[in-house]
Amino acid sequence: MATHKVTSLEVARLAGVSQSAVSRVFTPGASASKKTVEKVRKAAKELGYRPNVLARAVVSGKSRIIGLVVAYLNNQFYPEALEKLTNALQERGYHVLIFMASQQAGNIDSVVEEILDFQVDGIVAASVALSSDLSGRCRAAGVPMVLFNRAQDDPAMSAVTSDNFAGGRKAAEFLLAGGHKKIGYIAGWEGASTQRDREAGFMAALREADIELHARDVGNFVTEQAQEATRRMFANDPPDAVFVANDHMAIAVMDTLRFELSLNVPQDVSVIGYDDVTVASWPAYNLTTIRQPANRMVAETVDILLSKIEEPEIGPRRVEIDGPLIVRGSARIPEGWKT
Amino acid sequence: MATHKVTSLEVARLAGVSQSAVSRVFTPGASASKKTVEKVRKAAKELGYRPNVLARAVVSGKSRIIGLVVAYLNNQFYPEALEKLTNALQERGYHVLIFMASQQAGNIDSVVEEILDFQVDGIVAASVALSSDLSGRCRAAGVPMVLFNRAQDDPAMSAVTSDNFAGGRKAAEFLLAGGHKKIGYIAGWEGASTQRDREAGFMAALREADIELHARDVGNFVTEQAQEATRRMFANDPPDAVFVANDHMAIAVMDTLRFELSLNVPQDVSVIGYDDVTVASWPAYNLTTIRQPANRMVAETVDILLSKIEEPEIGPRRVEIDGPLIVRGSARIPEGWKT
DNA sequence: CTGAAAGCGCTAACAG
DNA sequence: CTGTTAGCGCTTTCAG
Repeated sequence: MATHKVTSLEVARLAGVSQSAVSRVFTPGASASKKTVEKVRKAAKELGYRPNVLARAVVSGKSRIIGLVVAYLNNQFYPEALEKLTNALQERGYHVLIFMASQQAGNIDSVVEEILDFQVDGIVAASVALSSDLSGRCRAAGVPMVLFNRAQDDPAMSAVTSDNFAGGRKAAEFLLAGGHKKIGYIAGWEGASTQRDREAGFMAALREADIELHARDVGNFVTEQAQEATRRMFANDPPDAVFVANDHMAIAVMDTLRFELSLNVPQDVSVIGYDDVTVASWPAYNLTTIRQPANRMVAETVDILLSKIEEPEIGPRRVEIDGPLIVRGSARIPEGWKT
Repeated sequence: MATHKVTSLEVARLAGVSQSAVSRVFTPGASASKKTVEKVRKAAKELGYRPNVLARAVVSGKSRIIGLVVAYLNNQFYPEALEKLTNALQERGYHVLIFMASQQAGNIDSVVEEILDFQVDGIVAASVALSSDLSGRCRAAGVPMVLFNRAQDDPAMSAVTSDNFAGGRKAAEFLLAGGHKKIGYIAGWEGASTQRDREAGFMAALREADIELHARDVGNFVTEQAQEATRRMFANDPPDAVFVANDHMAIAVMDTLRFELSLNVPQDVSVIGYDDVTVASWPAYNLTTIRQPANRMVAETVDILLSKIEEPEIGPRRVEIDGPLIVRGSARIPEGWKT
């Protein structure tokens, strides 16, 4: 077994063919005679040769690397999605270079620059917003990008989300059907499209029912801030139901309600979340929530990205995937509610 | 703004210098006069030039890419570690190429081969075991590897873990001090060194106290299997305390105990986990557990890996980091237990 | 189908 | 310090 990097040239010599013949044998699209293939494969195995994908990328202009920007992994939805995304891309012969975009605002722009340095074939930006000229740079560089779980006003940008407006609406309808009148909302980070759309859908349904929002506070998608928001909201004239912008916060809200404020869920107050992360189904929470279909969202993301890679002239695509309301025990179930 | 890939040559022409001058300006170690640097930077900015790191990698032999193999992300410990690891490496100028090693056994070997194809400068293998000849291939390729949260018999392999033996022991001592006599153990996947060491430490302490293990079952680090193990273990002659090989399973065990078997924790049965993941501290679980210090584990992993990259002749290093017992409410607290 | 030859974009001696 | 000259390992025309 060789102790240094084996090159195609060495394989060529051992196989008694030209270096380009070796290249062809290892290049999916290329043609070589059975005989050549055989000789080359044998020599390659003997030397332990494997093509250098970086060199290949330099000359071909295709790296088969996808850059993934992700802001945080503490919201369970993201590790789940990341795992699925990586697997899906691996299956199609791509690999994922991961970049954490720390909370810093400007940071994200420099992160994308770094990604571009790797000649990635595409970029997936999960739950982050980019400055509009950044999208410009990517387009200029000919690198397609798709937003995952976040939309952007820029209509030239492809994006995959769940149907957040419809989801927010479903939450409201369930609460209203349950007879709740004093309904509160705990918002996520207000810069997020997901937050905005969920709230908009929720409010639209309340408005149609002629119910005013009883209370509103902001949790910024952060555990501690959701707890504080809960305390403030229940300090006086508490609501009898709350819709929380995602499960990650909803869990914190439930804990605060039960263990700090000694309220019963759902007897004293109904709670609905958004995402349907794994914890939501654990009996300790048993959280009623709107499911974000991670599988389909990932599949769409991959589809869009790869088709843009293969046909660059293709236009942007925005997909909103509908997710069902998952009825569990954290919110009062309306009489005769059809399952 | 250019609409195609800008090369160093174009920058050179615009700046009126040679192409190598441009290269030097963008190469950390190299030297260039103030004047040249200025001219080049200006031209580069004007054209939107950034060096192609792949081409650089091909010629320099250093990709500044670290391959990360990870088996699953549903155990919360891993996303946390992944995030910290990525950040730590990013800070030191490295980037992470991520590979999911599906459950398949042979799979992992082929995954490592793929990683090697990218000329990575190093590999971090999180919670996976490799065939011994795989480590050979990496060494032959001159690519250092360190195991994260898993040790291997092969003494030539660097590894970072918590002190699992000591941790298991601490769990036992706490339970024994609490006066428990019928103590059970729910094991993780028995191929994992973490599982083996935790159990060994746990058993050693029981033996010293002349207490026999009351019951043992296997949960394989999987939620559903942990639930089944719990059901079996409590079907008849149930224990009054259980040590569970990690938090991920311990949560499932607690849920099963409380909601399925209607047992109170810790009144009827004490539960101790291992990891101290975020959920463990949530009031709904309030799980007593052994902390794995993810920050320090990651820091050590990065240190070892980078020093091996910089000085390849350096020997393997194995680090076991001690983690404290975090006393919460899921296990009876012995009288006068020193906090 | 095959080999020779020309590069991909960049770094790294090497003289000056 | 700078430009010239070789490559890195590979893909891709181009004749044959």
